[in-house]
Amino acid sequence: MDRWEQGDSENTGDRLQRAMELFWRQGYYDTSVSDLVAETGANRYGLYGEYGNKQGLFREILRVYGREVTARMTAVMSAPDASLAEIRAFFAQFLDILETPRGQMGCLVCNTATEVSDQDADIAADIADHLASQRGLFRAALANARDKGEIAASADPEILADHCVGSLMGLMGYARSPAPREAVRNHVKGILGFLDAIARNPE
Amino acid sequence: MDRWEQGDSENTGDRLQRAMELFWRQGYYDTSVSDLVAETGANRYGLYGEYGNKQGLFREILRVYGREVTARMTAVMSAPDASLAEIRAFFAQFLDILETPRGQMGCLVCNTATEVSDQDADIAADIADHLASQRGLFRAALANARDKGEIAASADPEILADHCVGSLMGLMGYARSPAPREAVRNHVKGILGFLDAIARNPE
DNA sequence: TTGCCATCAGAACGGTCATTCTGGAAACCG
DNA sequence: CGGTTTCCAGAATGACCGTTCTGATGGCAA
Repeated sequence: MDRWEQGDSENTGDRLQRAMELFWRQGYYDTSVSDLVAETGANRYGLYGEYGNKQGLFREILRVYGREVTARMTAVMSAPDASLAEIRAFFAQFLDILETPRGQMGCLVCNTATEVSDQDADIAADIADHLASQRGLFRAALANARDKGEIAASADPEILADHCVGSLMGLMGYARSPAPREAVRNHVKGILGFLDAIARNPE
Repeated sequence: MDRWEQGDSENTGDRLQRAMELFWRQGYYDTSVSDLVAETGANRYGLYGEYGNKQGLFREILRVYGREVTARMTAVMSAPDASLAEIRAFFAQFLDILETPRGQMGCLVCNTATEVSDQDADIAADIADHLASQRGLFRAALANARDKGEIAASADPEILADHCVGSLMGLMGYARSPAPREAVRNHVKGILGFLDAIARNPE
């Protein structure tokens, strides 16, 4: 019973976790099946039996990423009454993450969006789903913020939500780039400043 | 005299242009030397004589990109007295580009930053240079804007410049992603809204 | 014409890719 | 214990990778 879903290590899905880290760090094309086998200790043949092929494994890992990483990061924004403060807290937490090794890795979804979404329609659809769901969280929180009068009644949650998604992608791309950490921190500050600015003028 | 720099087509560097497009569209790893030879009609052996290897060609193409693409896009911001209006115009022009096929390709520098900068120190250094020079343009224009009183005297051009670079990376990543074009346009609007917001409160 | 050098297209090279096969060990069941 | 099924490690496969070599071609000087 040494399969992918139920590894012999402490927690369930340990192999998927390690495969996820590999894809996250190295990208889809530059992570070979041999890399995955070597890193996770899994069986090469069994991998194909469970996921069909490399693409199938990767798509499963995108699901794991959404469940384990994205969901954890966005937890603060997921409350039904989340509003501007929660969006602010969401972005502010990257100031801490930037100090850790993960602060250099960016985001698997964002990395994949630029690397493969143009060459693989299936993966592109997965990425589009992730982005849409992220957008939905921002939109709901922004709508709440408007209803509470935290931002101007004339502010458009749709536009602002897309702007938040774009800002997040920029932050993740910048974080993965070789730019100085100070610059990335400043970008976070800029995003927080923008949120403060739309809160300062509720009309 | 059918070399890379002086192709037989109308304009000089036509081969480098087409090679650039290939790298731009497909990424560094997913563009093979055979692709490049087939697309440009160049000689395989001569390519190695001129650039050493695939990496050398790519680094030369990064230089071409900075000279031909980036320089053209940032021309409006390059005047010594450029300030907030020029930054605004720089971002606004993406609203037009998004309607063209190039609007789906993102930016070669941003794509490369997430794809390879972690795996290749030489290319990472090139990318860092590109980002720093982009940042310099923003910083100079923002300093002008502050000196002219267009933005608050307390505003920090260093922080804002980094925020502009991050916003640009987000815009390019979002543009390359499978997200709806409307969403990307909204992100541009958000950036423009931010620029208007810091102009509205010069204190 | 003859010799020379640059340049060419395409084959060849060793290596790695994703994927599949195979022979045997391990586990289960009566 | 024997028989059956499951699963595994590693080899095999054919394709493609970046890179190098080879032998032919074409212009040019004398």
